[in-house]
Amino acid sequence: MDELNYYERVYGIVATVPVGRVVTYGQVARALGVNRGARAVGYALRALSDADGVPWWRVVNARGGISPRGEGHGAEIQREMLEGEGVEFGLAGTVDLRRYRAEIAAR
DNA sequence: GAGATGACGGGCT
DNA sequence: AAGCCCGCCATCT
Repeated sequence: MDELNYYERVYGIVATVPVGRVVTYGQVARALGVNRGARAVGYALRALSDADGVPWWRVVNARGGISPRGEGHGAEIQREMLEGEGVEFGLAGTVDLRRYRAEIAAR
């Protein structure tokens, strides 16, 4: 049950991200109290289901870019979703974190 | 229970 | 500036 609890914790954080804003994996990890757990956050999102209602597409890496995944075109979909919310991507395929990064509270 | 994996991050070459 | 390597964390095999 603890494992499911961890996922739930990550989802809870991601759910607080407003529309048109993004957060980094490391940021979410910090909110959980795990300063170096960015990787684990990515793992949690990997197991996320489409029907969970969690805005996973608002989570990007420290550079403001979308991390490539093994299978599926989720990365492309993520970009489309963000652009649909008004988030603009630079030429490098990254967003300006100074402008779109949302501040999240610890859980 | 031990070793390998990965939607990351930071540091070094 | 770009790329490579090592370290962290929770989960999977």
